Formats: sequence, C-alpha cells, structure tokens
Amino acid sequence: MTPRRRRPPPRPPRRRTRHRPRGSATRGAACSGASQRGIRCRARPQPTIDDGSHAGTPRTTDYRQGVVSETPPDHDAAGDAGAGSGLESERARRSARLAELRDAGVEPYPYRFDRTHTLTEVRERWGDLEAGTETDEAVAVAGRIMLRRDSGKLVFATVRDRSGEIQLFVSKAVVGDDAFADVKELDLGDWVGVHGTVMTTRKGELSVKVERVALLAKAVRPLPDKWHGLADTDTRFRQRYADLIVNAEARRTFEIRHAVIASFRRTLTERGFIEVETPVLHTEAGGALARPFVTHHNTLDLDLYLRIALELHLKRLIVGGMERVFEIGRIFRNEGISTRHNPEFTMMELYQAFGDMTDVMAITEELIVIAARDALGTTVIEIAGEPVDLAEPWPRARLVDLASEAIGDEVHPSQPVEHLRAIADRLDVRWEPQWGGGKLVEELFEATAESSLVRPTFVTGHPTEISPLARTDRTDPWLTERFELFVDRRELANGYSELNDPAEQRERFEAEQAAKDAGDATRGTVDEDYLRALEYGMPPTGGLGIGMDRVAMLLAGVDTIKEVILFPTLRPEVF
RNA sequence: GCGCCUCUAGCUCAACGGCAGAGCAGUGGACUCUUAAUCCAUUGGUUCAGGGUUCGAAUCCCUGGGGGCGCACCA
Repeated sequence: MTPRRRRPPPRPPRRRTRHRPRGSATRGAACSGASQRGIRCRARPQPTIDDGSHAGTPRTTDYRQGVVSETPPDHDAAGDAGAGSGLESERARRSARLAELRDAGVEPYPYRFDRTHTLTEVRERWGDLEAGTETDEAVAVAGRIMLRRDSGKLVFATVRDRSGEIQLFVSKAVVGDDAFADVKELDLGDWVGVHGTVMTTRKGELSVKVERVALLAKAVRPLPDKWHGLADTDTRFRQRYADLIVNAEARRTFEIRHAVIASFRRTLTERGFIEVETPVLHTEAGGALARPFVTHHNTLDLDLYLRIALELHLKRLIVGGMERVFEIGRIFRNEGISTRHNPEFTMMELYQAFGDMTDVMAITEELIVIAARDALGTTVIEIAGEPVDLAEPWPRARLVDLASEAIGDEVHPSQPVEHLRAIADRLDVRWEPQWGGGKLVEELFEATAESSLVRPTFVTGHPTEISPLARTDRTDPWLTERFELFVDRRELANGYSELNDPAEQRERFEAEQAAKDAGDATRGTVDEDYLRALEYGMPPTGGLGIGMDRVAMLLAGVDTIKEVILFPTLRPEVF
C-alpha cells in the first residue's frame, strides 16, 4: 500500500471515476437555477409557463411562497416553506431562515471573521489532551458544518475548514436558550465562526466548547449525501465546488497537483532558471504539431491563434541571452477529448543555454523525483498496479531500436518508404501517402512498442521528419537528438537539443509549410520572426516540455485527466 | 467523428412488462457525551425529453440530449 492511497478513516473508499455513472444531479441543479430566473424547470414545450406569472401553476406555487422576499419572517412561514420536500422546498426553507435572521437584526452574510486557529492548528496544539478535559483556552475557529448530532440539550457538530475537521460541543446550559435554538436552526453546509474553549469529551474527542456561534454564510442549497457524496462524474466536474465539499479524494488530488507545480518552481529556481510569461495569443501557431484554436482581435481586425506550445517564444529569450528560462502555462489544442486529453492543459517548458538533450533528460528525472517527494513524501508510487520507485534510474532506448525489436524486423527512416509501408500493412497500421519514412517509423513505434512502456522510460532519437525544431543526431542524419519520457503508456515529457542553425531551421519550416499546404492541418508554418531571432545567434541549448496534468495524474494515482483539472472542458449544461 | 454502456426523489441506490421504493438529507417529536449519533412519526417523483409497441412501459423499440468507456486525433 502506497502512502498516496491514504484516506481519512471515517469515510469508505471513494469510488473511482468510471464505475456507475448514476443519478443526475445536473438536472436538479438545472431546475433550481432555472426557476430563479423565472423559467420553469425541465423545459418542455409549454408556452404558458415563461411569462413569469406562476401563480396559476400548481407545481411551482407552493414552494414559491417560502422564498425570502415574499415571506413574513416568522416561524410559521418557515414551517410552510418546509412543508413538502425536494430541492425547491429545501431551498425555500433555508431562505426563509435567512429572512428570519435579518428580521431579528442578524446579518446572515457578515463581512469578516477573525479566527485564532485553523482546525488543524487546534488539533496540533491540543491533540493529546486526555479524555474528559476542560480547558480555559479560548479559540476562535471557522468552518463549514458537515455533520450534526443532536441529543436534546446537547448538540455536536462537525465543522471543517481547509486544514481539517473538529467537533463543536454545544450545551444549552452554556449558551442559553436563545443561542441554543439558533444553533439548532443551523443547516448542514452553513459556514460558521465559533468562539469557545478547547475541551475533550468523555470519549476523548477533541472539541471546541461553544460560547458563541456566528453564521458566516448561509447554505441555501443542501449538500450532497453526507456519506456517499457525489457519484455522477458529470456532476462532479460541472459542480466542482460541490465535489470539493464532499469528496476528500478530489481535495487530495488538487493538493497534490499544487504540490507538484510548486515543487517544479522551487527546483528550477534553485537551479538558476528564470520564470517568464510569453504570449498566449499567437499570430502563428508553432512549436508543436497540433490544430490550434482561432480567435479574433477586434481593434486590430486580426485572427489570432491560442498557443499550442511555449517553445518558440522561450527560445527567442535564449537568443536574448537569458540563458535559463522556464514557463508554466496553459496551452490549447483543438483536438479530441479523452481520458488523457483536455483542450486546454498546462505545460512546463524550460530551455538551458550551453546544454543539450542529455542535460534536460537529467533535469526531467530530477524534477519528477523531487516532485514526488514533495507531493507524496515518497518516490515509490503505484503504476498499473505495480510499485515503482521513481528514484531508480530510468532506462533509455532509441525509438528505432524499440520499434525494430517489437516488430522483429529492422526499421529506420532511411529505408525506402515502400518497405516501411509494407511492414505497416502487415501490422495493420494505417498510413497516408504523404508520410515519409520518419513518420512511418514513428507510427510503427506507436503501434507496437509504446504500449509496453509502463515504467518510466526515455525514448530517444526521433526521426527528423517529425521533429522540425530538434537538432540532427550527431551520429545519424535521419534522426534527431530528441527524447520523450513515457510512463504508464503515456507521454509525459518531450525534449531535445535545440536546432539553432537558422538556415537549416528555414528548410525544416518550409517542409512543414509544404505538408500543411498539402492538407495536414497539424503541421507548421514558416515563422519568419523566429528565424530572424536565430540569425542573431542562439547558443547551444537543451529544451524540455513536461505535461503538468499528466505528472499530476501519475502522482495522484488517477487515470483521467479530468480528475486533475478543476474545471475540465465539457459541453455546456442545459439549464 | 464512429461503436458500446448509462440517465429513477436534493444525494446514494432499489424496482427490469403488472400499485415507483429504501437509506441519507428535510419536517414533527424524544434524548446533556454524540462520532455516518440513536429511536418514533412523516413530506417529497412528468423515472433525461419526445415518439412508438402493449390491456398495461421506469422497464421493450425508435429519435434526440447529457455523461462515461473504447477507437480515431493528439500530449
């Protein structure tokens, strides 16, 4: 069992993403959202509804009576609102409670609350109090009410802040009748600020003995099931806020993601890299082979592309003498969506002057190993069910050798295309006539060898044809000094010795342009400004790109990119 | 884009051609040491939408919508 499987004890294992996509919270949300705007829930062709006058519509009438502004703030109204059930009556009941508070002169959405401790700080400081201890230590804490246990003249509530949870101990005898009644009116999901003293119960549960409770924000909408949380992946991603409230696994995943990115920044800064920010809006979409998103600037009346890579601007900075630069930024590719692909994703790219491919391979290993240590406290993770120690050296193998071995026949981009096409046909690999030997060899590699790369592996020596920005291999003119890092059959990183000869770069660009003109939309164009930059002289340089989402996936142990992106791209919800 | 799967109360799930149900949440009540508190009572449904088959449809068929998975594209 690896540490990353650690879960808070009281909860059962959260379901992994793919099982049972059940329930349809989306609809519920859609309903209430719509009714706020006076639109009838579940849009059916029913033209009499959308005129805003709901009085004659039986199904919408009853719960509407409870809505704040229309409700006389007394208990009867709250009672009426609570009659019936379902989301709308629940929202009405909670809203009516808001109105009552306002009427009583209480601001249900105060501006601030000064706390003395986070909940984990309380636990750290008083965690070893013996059972049945009362202290005079006054604290002010804040959090969301997650659970409540009501036993007559005592109420126990579990509140949670970002750091952790703690129990509130509310005694009628301590707070008085009125305040006790107010506490009983609190709902699961409400944010509260609490003044009290630290104590432990007879069974030893560390608690805050409440003296005063202030409502910090009312939850008008009920929380998902307190035990099962949300199961429907659609709802989890669309309503990430709700997912984060009820799903500890999701919170943990994004903590890991944060730790990984923070770790990268720290490591690179320590090694003399400067963090920069380059344009997202490009006039040419270069640096990778991918379809771009197109957008438009009105005043300039100019079509622009969202960047598909960071590469070309960063290398301009190497020309400018910045020597070591990196950027962690969002990239956009107008391609398919899958468990491994989101249209926008986060890439880290770095460039190091005076180095080559071997330097950036070393940095790749270092970055990921240190990130694992920082995020998980260990370098041992589980990949495809097997424990793998990332700290062990990662094997390196040439792409052509891996492909040849998997095929059982030597392949190399220098071979006649007919020969390579015949092998492709034999292996049922589909090819296109404009592909040269390099592209064919890459396709053969992907079809045969790639799926066996589970443990971290550097694949090196990609054909020149598919690597227009990488420097030619010093021992083989058909290949480049390039590597890709594969882990769990996924490409995680890509780096090379950067091509810095402006004349050769122009030839490569022209080949890209020709391929694009021939109909391959993913291919590149001639970037004249970049060529001009190279003409000023770019020192020998090693460059690297790492897909941060995929590193986060690897270290968080999740198998869908949507699990590491807070708000993944989805079709718009129908309200 | 193609194939397969899926959608039932606010949430988690039953019912699989014959009266739409449970747990949680909510509501009313009991309880001064609970831990998903417990106990008693109880509200809540256009079964994703539309059409069809049938005496009868949540269930079978068709169309549409959302989502998931696989393939393709890519990182």
